[in-house]
Amino acid sequence: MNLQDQLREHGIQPTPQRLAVAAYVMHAREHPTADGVLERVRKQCPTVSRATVYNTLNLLVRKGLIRTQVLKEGTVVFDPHVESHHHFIDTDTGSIYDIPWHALTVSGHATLRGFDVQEYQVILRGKRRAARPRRR
Amino acid sequence: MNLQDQLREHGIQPTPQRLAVAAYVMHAREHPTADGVLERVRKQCPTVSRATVYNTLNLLVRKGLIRTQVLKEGTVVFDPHVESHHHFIDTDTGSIYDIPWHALTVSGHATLRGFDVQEYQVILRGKRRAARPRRR
DNA sequence: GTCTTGGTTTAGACATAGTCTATTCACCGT
DNA sequence: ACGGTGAATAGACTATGTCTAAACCAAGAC
Ligand SMILES: [Mn+2]
Ligand SMILES: [Mn+2]
Ligand SMILES: [Zn+2]
Ligand SMILES: [Zn+2]
Repeated sequence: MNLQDQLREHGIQPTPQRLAVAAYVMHAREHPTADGVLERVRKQCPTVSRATVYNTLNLLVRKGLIRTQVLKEGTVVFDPHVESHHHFIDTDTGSIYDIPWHALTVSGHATLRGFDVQEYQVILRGKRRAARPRRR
Repeated sequence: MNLQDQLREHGIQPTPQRLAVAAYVMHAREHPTADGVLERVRKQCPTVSRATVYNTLNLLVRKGLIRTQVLKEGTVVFDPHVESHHHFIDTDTGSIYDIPWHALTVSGHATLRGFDVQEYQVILRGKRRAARPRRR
């Protein structure tokens, strides 16, 4: 299915600006900030305003197509991966990596007295290790 | 040991303003923001400036007496609990609760390929359940 | 007692993230 | 063409945080 139909299915009128924002943020792997999205989208659509980018991102969040994550100081980041998963943050570069849900197991959260846990995730910090080159 | 000596031990000249900030933030349970600390400290020391509060909080962090946590949108919060622990965030009120390290166990983090994990914590979200009244 | 000096405090300028408002614009149905 | 609806835009506005330059203060030297 193309992006235009995907937006319509979620009750969003597809406009050129919204398509440009959605095309980028829904496939971004880098957990961009709103101003990061603005910067990137302006390369395709140089007249787009900051307000439109913020409006569109908030709309995509309300409609469940993307979600926000609180992972960086001072700003929220956007994540097209809406299912539960964990995050690793490189303390040198600030880069954020997705960790699949099933890579980690958390035990004990169901028995916390006085807390009705609705969701959780593990935030890991450290340094990205150079991937060992694969022998071919 | 009193607070004045504790600051001196960490190489911090104890001034009235610094003592007022430290006295509050080092015993705060609510994970206050910088402006929350300012508001509270001004009740004791009404002439203290915003710059001094920010300077002092950053100094206490550099010296390892408190730490920052990225748990709230748009602002960092301060935490006198410097050892590893987890956090529960009430999605209704925004209140942040400490969860002791040993209340939860995370497995799998040691075997993540390509990631050198130096620290981690679990962030849980949900609703605080009314504590069942204790029979006396 | 006055002078000097280094560290501290202060007000305000500045930068960035984010929201809101009023105006303009684009697409429609008539 | 005209009118109405929703979207886009520029810019004002708020909040968090940093930075700078000036005022302040406590000690020590004379
Ligand atoms: Mn969907
Ligand atoms: Mn210590
Ligand atoms: Zn993610
Ligand atoms: Zn804490």
